[in-house]
Amino acid sequence: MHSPTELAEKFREKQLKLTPQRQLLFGLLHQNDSHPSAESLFEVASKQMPGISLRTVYQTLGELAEMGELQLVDVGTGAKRFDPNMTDHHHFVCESCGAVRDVEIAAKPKMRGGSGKFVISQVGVVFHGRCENCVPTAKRSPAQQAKK
Amino acid sequence: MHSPTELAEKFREKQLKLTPQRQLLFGLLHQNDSHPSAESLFEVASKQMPGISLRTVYQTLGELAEMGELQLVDVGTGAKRFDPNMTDHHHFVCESCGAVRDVEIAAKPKMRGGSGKFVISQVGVVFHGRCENCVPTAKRSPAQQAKK
DNA sequence: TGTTAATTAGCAAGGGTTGCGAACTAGATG
DNA sequence: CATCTAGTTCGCAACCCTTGCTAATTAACA
Ligand SMILES: [Mn+2]
Ligand SMILES: [Mn+2]
Ligand SMILES: [Zn+2]
Ligand SMILES: [Zn+2]
Repeated sequence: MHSPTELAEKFREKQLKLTPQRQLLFGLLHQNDSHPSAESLFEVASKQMPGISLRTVYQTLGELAEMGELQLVDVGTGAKRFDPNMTDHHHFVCESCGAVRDVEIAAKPKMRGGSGKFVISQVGVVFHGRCENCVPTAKRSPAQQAKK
Repeated sequence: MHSPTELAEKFREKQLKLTPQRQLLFGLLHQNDSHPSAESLFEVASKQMPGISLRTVYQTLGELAEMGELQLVDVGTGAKRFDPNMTDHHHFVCESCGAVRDVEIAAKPKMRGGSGKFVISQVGVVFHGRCENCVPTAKRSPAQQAKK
């Protein structure tokens, strides 16, 4: 995702208004690698701007996604996650606390057995497991980070 | 998934009743590689057993999944898909018609960069694209198979 | 400062799934 | 075959996540 300033630029060009809500969300998403859900973003946003609506969060996230500024990641834990990291990477999901981490890929997976029958436009790889805070040996209670 | 007969056996052992609904579903799922959703299975089942409830379909699918007889596949298209194929394989999703196909894996993906911090219990790979019925060159309308 | 198109926020509604409970039944027992 | 009962089914309400709709609000610009 581009920086808040660059996003502001882009929005203006498309005659989209630079509202306080959008500016706040731009800031919250910038370099955010926590893969927040709309709901969790909403909670954080609400602290800085009480009264902001969940609807607006969804709306803004949707716009940014459409503009190719962030990707929607569905890791199968209910709510979709939003990821400003548009580089080619995959995800690890802690099945205990729900945390989502980036997994860099060494080499692009190659299609095998498809023999040219399909047209692949996107490959999503999701690793499910337990993060370091949640491996059984670690007794501490799972950090319920970014769960909802 | 085991054969309907073997499943009947397993169910009896666990003092689970061998109801007509379950028998029907065992049969419909056996060697079914269409990755049906609960809803689509329900539709097919309803033809052979009018009156069967969607609730029962969900229930039975849940039981089979718990018994390790089938896996739930979430390909991010809304409803979860159910897959009696328990071998290690991945999935291709046609973004036009929603069809889900198996993709055999030549080699298991290796974790890299994780450096032993995580414990991986499952890896899901989903290829999104267009199936042979839906590639742009093919003018025929997308077969809306197994969509819902 | 006024105008207006874009945006917001709230609420209803939608799709998918699960909890609950009353009615029903497979299977065991005599 | 009649009885019994734990397990099952089914319908409905409720749940979560997300989107449609719309009246009220506001950023942007003349
Ligand atoms: Mn990511
Ligand atoms: Mn499969
Ligand atoms: Zn964790
Ligand atoms: Zn297709």
